[in-house]
Amino acid sequence: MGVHGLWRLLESTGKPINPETLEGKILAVDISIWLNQAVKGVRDREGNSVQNAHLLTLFHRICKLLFFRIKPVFVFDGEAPLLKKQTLALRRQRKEEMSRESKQTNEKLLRTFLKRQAIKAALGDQSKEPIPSLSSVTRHEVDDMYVLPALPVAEEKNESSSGEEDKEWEEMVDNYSTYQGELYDNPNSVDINSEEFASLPPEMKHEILKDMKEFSKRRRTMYQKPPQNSGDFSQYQLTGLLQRNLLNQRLGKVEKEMCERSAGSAPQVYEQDSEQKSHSIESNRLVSEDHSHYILIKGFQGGKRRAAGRPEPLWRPACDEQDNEPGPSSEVPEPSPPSPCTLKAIQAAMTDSSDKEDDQIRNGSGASPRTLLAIQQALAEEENPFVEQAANVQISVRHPAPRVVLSSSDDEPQDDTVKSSPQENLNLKWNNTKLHLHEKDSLLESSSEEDGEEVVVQRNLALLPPRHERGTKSNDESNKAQLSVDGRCGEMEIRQEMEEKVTFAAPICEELEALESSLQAEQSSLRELKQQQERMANTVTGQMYLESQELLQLFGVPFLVAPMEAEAQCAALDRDDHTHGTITDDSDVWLFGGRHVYKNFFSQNKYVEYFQYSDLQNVLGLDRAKLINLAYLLGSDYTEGVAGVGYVTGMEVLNEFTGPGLEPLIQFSKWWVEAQEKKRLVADPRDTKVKKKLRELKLHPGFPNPAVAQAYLQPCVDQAESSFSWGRPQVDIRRTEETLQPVMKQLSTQQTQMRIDSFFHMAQQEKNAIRSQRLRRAVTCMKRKERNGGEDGEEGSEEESSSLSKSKRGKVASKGSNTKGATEGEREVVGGGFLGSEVTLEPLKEVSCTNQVSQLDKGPHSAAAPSQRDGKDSDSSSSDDNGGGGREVAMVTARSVFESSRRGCRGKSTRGRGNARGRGKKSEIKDRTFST
DNA sequence: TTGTACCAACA
DNA sequence: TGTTGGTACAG
Repeated sequence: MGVHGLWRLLESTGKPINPETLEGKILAVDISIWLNQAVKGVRDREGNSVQNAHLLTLFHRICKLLFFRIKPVFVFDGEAPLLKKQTLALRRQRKEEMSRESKQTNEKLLRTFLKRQAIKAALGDQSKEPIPSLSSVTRHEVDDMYVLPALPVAEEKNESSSGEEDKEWEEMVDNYSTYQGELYDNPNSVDINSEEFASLPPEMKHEILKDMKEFSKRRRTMYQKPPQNSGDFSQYQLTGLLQRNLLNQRLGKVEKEMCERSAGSAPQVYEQDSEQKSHSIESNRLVSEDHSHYILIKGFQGGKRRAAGRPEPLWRPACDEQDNEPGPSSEVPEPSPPSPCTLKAIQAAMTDSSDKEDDQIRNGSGASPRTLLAIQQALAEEENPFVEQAANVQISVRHPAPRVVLSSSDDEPQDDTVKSSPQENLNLKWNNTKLHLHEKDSLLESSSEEDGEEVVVQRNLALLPPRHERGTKSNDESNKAQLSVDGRCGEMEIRQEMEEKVTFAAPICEELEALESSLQAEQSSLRELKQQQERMANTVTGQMYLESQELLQLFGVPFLVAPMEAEAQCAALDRDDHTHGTITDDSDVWLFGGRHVYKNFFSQNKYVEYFQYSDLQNVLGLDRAKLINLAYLLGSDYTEGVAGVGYVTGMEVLNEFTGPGLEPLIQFSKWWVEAQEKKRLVADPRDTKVKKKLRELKLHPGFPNPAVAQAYLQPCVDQAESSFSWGRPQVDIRRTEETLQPVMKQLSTQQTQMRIDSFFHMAQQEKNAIRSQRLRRAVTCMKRKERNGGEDGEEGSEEESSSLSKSKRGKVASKGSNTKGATEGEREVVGGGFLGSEVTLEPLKEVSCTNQVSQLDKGPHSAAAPSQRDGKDSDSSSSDDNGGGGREVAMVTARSVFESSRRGCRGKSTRGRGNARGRGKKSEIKDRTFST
């Protein structure tokens, strides 16, 4: 994530570059963030996780890098530093607190509202109230008093609108009945894409989709005999699965819609001490809404597809969660797949998921059996709504029992049982389903029978054993489980039938209220658990790391695993001259001491931007200490930041309070504490405008925590001395030729043409201008103060030190030099980079001088970069020190190869700056001097 | 899911 | 003018 808003501050120092100019450069690439994004973020067009997304992403990016003949070094994250964990945990906690508070507020509001409505109803003016929204009223025969009114609308509209809604409602019920009829006659006759269907309330859509799914399942066994031929059978299976997958996706959308609606309209929790009136309203509402029982069940189902992308072995057997269809169900994969597996995975990843499915259907047995199985497995998993749900829930679904039974988990299942009565005007499908939920302490297995008669799912995701273990267990244990469940259900059926009559005859308020609260509690705890599990499940596993590393090996791309933060490692490599820079979008790299950063390299709608540390100093007067101090103010992975401070105010603080290292922040904190004390008396008239504003901020006690600076200045990095080497891709994968071909062609070109047009200054004047007045002022003042050699510069320039030992330092200085050793005031040349001091943070003595030094500094990448052919180096020429003439140069990119054509440029491209970066911009022609 | 960009509201 | 929170969107 980096420092909040730091890139915006730095944007004026960035130079858009043509990626072709990166040819031959050794660039570190932080891969970890992609892996996380690939797992958590990559979705297909329908919003589903994409399996092997990490390999897919990696593949494309490697190709892009190689196309431009960059020599990438991939850096994997190691363990997260404690400080980062703490900060992230704190942030998460805050977020949760915030949402809890807001939820509580909403509940209070709602309770108050309900009380008011109840009072109004009691006073007899209920008729004037608007009728509640459709989703909250499902029966007309209930007394007005039981109808939950909608949020207030203009009084005059009430009467007419309630009449209209009645009509609307009836229409929808009619629609639904029509659909029901059609569905029973011909499951395929219902057009779920029709406007008519879209106009139905989500609850109905949900039911219809569920029905259709049910039919789709049954069709195979009841109406259509499975083909005997194995190839045909695969097709047959896939067709069914795809269809259900589609329905599942639609269901998911409708569920989301319902969730959104219910979040706005339905009461969530009612505390035990609620007044009787609100109880009765809530209770009545439960009665009035005979959907309520299934809504609770839906709560469990909600987001069932979310976990589809959780880490799994690459390929797994289609055993336990299959729809008990015939197949090689006993196959158990090796825990760590050998290279061929990775190859297959890559191959699968190369194929667009939707194409993949289509192709395989078309080609029958065209795909490898394992691929087929993997797809089937993935689809089948989605297929079963209960597989991915929260832990400790046992669900038994039986057909065609005549009612829905729900029991909470607290005590004996029977005790909290409530029955729904079969709905008389709506003959709904779920009345043919019997559901039974209760908690189970040790659940290990899931099994399902899909002959239309019975589904039993038991699962404890929290204690989920590895899949292959589960696979073997299912075979011998799942029958037992069903039997025991059946026995229990049988007894309960009788008892519950008895209870049903009693339950409905007796006053229901209390029972419903108790049920509601216990279910509510259970639901929320389950939801929490589920979310936690999903979070856990969606982390990048070691398996994925290995797969990614294997892929890199296939491409002949070197990689290393950082002891901790990859960004810190990348920065260290840069400083040590092992690399020419870092490809990253994470601004933390600056705080770790990065020198050369290429941003947006993998972004499709942006130009690659090149930033260098010397420019941050020259243009903005920012050195590493100031950057770190900005992190304290703006917030980063290591520190929360100060609320109300953005990058402009942050710079103002740094201008207001000067000194080396943390001194400015210490001064700021001191001043602030005093200012708070004085504040009550009288504001200091001598305070600057800025200070007046700063008084109003809120600093955490202990600000600034020195551990933060420590973490940035002395990150745990690997200083091992090793040179990288790059091989030729040995990727022999079908269906990758299209992508790989241009890469291979590019790579096989022997000599690269020197490019005089390598560097671009596209509308730099416009871009480099600091537009904010306040920021301009702060920067100017700050730089002036520093040029005057003022109060804060006791150490010499780090550049000076680095220039002393330019030739050797790369290897020699870094050898054995450990970041730990640095102490305040000690000048340690860590890694031999030209940032000499890791701890002492000194101001710029002379801007132009240091700039020059830093250019010289990045000379030959001698031993550390053995394959650096020509010493071509952007650093000197890409600086702003040269006023060379310009000429029009076409911007050549590999856009067509690596960037999806279906994605248009976003709005930005039509705006000023985006336009300015378009093709055919001025480039600066530089005389290149080659240090070799 | 998360980060980023944009917009509107607010100070 | 800057910050913030909401929203939309893309990787």
